[in-house]
Amino acid sequence: MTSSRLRRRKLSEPTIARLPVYERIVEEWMRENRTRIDSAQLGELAGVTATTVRRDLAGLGTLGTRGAGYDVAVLHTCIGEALGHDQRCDVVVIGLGNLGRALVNSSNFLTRGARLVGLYDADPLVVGTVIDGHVVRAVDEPLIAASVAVICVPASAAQSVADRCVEAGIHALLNFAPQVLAVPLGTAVHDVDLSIELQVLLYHLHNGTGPLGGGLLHALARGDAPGPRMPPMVEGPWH
Amino acid sequence: MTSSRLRRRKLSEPTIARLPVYERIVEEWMRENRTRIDSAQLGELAGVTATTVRRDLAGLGTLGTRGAGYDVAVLHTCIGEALGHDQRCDVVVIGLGNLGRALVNSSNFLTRGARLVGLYDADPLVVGTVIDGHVVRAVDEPLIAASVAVICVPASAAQSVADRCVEAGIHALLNFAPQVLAVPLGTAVHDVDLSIELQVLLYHLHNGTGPLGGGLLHALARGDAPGPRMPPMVEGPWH
DNA sequence: GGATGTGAAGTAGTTCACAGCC
DNA sequence: GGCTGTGAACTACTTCACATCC
Repeated sequence: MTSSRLRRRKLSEPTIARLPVYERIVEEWMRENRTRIDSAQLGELAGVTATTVRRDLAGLGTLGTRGAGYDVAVLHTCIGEALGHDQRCDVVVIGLGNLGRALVNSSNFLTRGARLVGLYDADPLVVGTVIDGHVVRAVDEPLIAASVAVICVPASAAQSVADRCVEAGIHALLNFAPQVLAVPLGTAVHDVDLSIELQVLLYHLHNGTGPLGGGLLHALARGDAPGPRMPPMVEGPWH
Repeated sequence: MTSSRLRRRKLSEPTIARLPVYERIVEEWMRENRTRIDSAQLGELAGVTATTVRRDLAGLGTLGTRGAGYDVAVLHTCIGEALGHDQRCDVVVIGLGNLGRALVNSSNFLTRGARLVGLYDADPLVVGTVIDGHVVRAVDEPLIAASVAVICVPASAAQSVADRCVEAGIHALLNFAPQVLAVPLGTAVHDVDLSIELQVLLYHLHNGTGPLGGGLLHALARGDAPGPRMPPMVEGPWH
């Protein structure tokens, strides 16, 4: 049901990172059977300005109705298409410690286009167990074909796991290990460091700057879209 | 040992998000007993250009030596000071499912200034157990005084937990629940959505754009901002 | 009337290029 | 010679302001 009003402009990186946020909000509204939403409402919920919402969505095509906002179902469809949810993408998760399990069990992670096709771990006690309907294989078994590997092993094991992924033809790695990975050209590594999020929050706490200081702010993970225009600093309660 | 060469300029959001990355690399070099590093090496390891590294570090003061790069120990000290690691910050973690446990057990999360002072969970089977040396308390017990709360509960419980944090005087929340939180002015919410990282990777896979398509890329986040941006953050080591 | 979509302006961040110092 | 630190140029993103359309 690709609408003719669809446009496939190149989207900016910050926009791409916000689309999943809009998507989640839109899905929530669909569950509540609301049918329309406007840019001000969406922006409020996503922690960005209404203008930013409109610009982001305009990049996907002419989705709204002037004077009446956006149809929630249309938004859902178009955001999903933009993010490639209509195409499925096979994912393996390597390392089933707490973080790996958290991701596999999360209702938000391996969904929307991503499909779990394999689990791997080094621990003999974990290998052979079933998690989320998948038998955990030994990490030294050949890796199944997949588009993306999610690496949740300890830093010390991360490089060898990455090497094995590359050998197996997996050229997109989502790396949760706090370890720099060396990979050949043509392989993409996307590093995720959860501790950074806390560090950034601490920086602002100690300096009384940034997202704190004034308002209800939902700074975005990644990249962190500076939310609604930074309000003038107000002395903060944290200190 | 605050050097006189220290400057305390206001740092940009992307810079702040990159400092923890530099810090981790510098710590690795210290463990290997290397004493000097230059901006090209640091940039290579962090996935940013040498110029960006120099600009980021120049924001902290005049730390380098022309012609000879940076002293690893100086860098470690100054980055730590900039991030406020010399001041300690009390943190509670609420919700000890897999994600909460992963964070508490991580050698990278609750370190460098952040100090764990309390654990809370709703599950009677978990309450009373000891994790990382801390007894897990019931989530309906009064919250201990802290500066930051890390929320790792299911989305459905997130809002009520946030309310309790605010009541308890905790005004900085790191929210891992995929749920928009309403909080009063003066409270900062920093949302972290792990699924976004995968979504962004999928977008680039399907579109052949961005960090893929050509090279060894360590996109930054945060965003990434913007890092990420990441452009803002689209890449950081486990970010 | 009311909210979208967008040119224009403004702001923030990165990269270039080189002066300055070791 | 080599590498830092930084003005200047450039690029990217956001915000303003308003024409446009329902």
